[in-house]
Amino acid sequence: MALFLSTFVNRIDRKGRVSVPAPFRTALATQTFPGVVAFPSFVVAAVEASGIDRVERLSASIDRFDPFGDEHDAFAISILAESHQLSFDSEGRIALPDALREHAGISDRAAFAGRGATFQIWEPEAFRAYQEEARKRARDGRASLRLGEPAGGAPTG
Amino acid sequence: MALFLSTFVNRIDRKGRVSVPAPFRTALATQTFPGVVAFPSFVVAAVEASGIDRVERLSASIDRFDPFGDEHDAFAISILAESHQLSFDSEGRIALPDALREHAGISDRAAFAGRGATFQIWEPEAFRAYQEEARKRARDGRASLRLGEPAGGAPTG
DNA sequence: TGGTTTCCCATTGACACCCATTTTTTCCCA
DNA sequence: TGGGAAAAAATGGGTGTCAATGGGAAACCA
Repeated sequence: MALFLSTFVNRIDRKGRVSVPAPFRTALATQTFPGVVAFPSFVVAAVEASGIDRVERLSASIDRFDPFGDEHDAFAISILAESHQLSFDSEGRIALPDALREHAGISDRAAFAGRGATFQIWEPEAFRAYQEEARKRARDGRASLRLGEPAGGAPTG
Repeated sequence: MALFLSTFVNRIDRKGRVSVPAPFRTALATQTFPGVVAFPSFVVAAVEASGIDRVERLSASIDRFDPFGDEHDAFAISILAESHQLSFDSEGRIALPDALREHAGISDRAAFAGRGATFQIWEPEAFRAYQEEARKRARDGRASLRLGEPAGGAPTG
């Protein structure tokens, strides 16, 4: 499976277009839809993105389970209705809709942050702050994990 | 599989016509009936819509399951009897019948909200409120949803 | 025959496509 | 190992096309 790794910051032009990093485009090359699917994260001020295959699996699992119940209604509305299909132009750019830009506070630069099977799009400064915070939490979490395991070896990560 | 994704708000003219969003028309292009099938949701103040193929499958599955039982009756009345076949005009518009507009409280603008295999038609403000509520529920219950494939994991949103 | 629906055409604005330029990376060789 | 050519990626902008919208006229129905 193709992975989204590393972080790239690209410029947004006055038409709202931004280049998807070339390594990410390569990772998306096998998808049935030439572009990305993006929706506002409902946890952080960022845009969640992936190829369309992942969204198809999500849709299928909602549909299969309970097509008319409300068990998965929240997800259907929050993900499918808020997803945007952003197709590549001939240069590998996408146009970020206003709704997504506003949610992430993005103006003229966008940070593409790899998360393995998916990636996120951030306002660069906000991402820096978030990353620093995550690093702190990871450090604290590791310390407490060590304390909780006096006899065993410490995690190698 | 063609998916209904994203939300589009279109204007209803004084003849009662409204454009079906072009991406939705594309998703419907393979259907045997050039238009949409719509019925009032029995859960929310919105119109449920899809291509006719899905209604045919629904009808077949009801028929197979319990052709003369009460449950069959409830579904048949709620869905099949209240369904409208709305065909496209040459510009890709449909006319929303009064019964459907009243059920959804729609006057001069309609929000088409993608739900994967189906979509809904809402009064835009009502949809906004509903969406906000769904977002909260999704945020709280995000761990309960899994993709169809074990390797996929939960959405990271 | 009044009211409604269907077909056709015009207008507007957004966006997809195309091409040019700049910047970055890669690679080769002195 | 530094410089520079070549390739790739990113960026900027013009323009043709298509989607959305509105309205007139013909066709249809009650």
